[in-house]
Amino acid sequence: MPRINFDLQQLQAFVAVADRSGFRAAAEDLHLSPAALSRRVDRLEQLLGARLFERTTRDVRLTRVGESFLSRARLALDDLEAAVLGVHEIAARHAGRISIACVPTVATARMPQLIEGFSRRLPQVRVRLMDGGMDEVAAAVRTGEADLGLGFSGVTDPALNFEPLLEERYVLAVRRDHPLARKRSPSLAMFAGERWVAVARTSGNRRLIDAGLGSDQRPPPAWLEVGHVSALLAMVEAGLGIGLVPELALHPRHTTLKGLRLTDVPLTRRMGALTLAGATPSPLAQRFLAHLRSAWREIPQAAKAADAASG
DNA sequence: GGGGCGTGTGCTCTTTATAG
DNA sequence: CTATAAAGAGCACACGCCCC
Repeated sequence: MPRINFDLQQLQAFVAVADRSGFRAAAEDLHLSPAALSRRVDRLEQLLGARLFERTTRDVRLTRVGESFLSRARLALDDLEAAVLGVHEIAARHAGRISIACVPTVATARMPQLIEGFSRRLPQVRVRLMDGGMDEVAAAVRTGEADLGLGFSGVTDPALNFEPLLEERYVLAVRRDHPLARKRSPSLAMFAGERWVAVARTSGNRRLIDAGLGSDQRPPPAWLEVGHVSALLAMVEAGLGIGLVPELALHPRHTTLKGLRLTDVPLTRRMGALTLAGATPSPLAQRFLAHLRSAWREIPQAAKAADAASG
């Protein structure tokens, strides 16, 4: 086995370049000259015997090797930082760091309040939020890059535990000025002739919709396909059509859009927490989970209240 | 083709580690 | 403590790429 003899600075240099996608910006962060940084990364690459970045003068991107090394490097740095913070009385002051991966819907609709509440109790804790598709969330938890994941059920990875916390309806996003927006019991049939917008087939949301609905319950083919729910909502807002979205994605008090619960499309998804199977979550992750459980217990009531107010 | 921006490298000075 | 070697950093500049 080759003797591994690289140092922390090289690791930090590598992570900084990856984060900033370039040497110049990373060098500024590290208070180094670009030349010095270039040499550090170079030395690291020599020690590893592999190129970590493909670089031209315009473009710096991770190689495959670099990509897999990045998550390990982060872990190592985080571990070390945690150890150092530990010396500085982690337990006493609840200092530390938590990384949470979550799907974009949750990131925008719920994370601000969740983090606010969590941080009020543990102000010393630094939080890193990674939002991405369901696959990315699962991967982040699996590799340990995230202490905890928030997403929906349906991931069949034996390495992951899924704790369901909340059942969420899919609703039809329409503009408030849509002629049918005030119907008492809206159904899919009423909207059959509309222009439909959908998220791409690769999206976890889309897979859930396609798998969860029978052929007679499925909305008509979409004329417009977008990558993410946020884009779908923007399209609906612009009057380009209507589409199914998870209820969380649509704030009950949204000024221009409204979510209609279709009586004949009883589609739901289960939101919950992803953790690594067979491993005890870090103390901070456990605190966040506890916070999550109590915060999300209130959401069904809130949704009902919103229904009563708008219905 | 020239200017701007960014990475790579040769050279040199400084700092750090090691042996005596 | 001193002499020496090795490593690290910065300057200046070469080179490549993009945009006008």
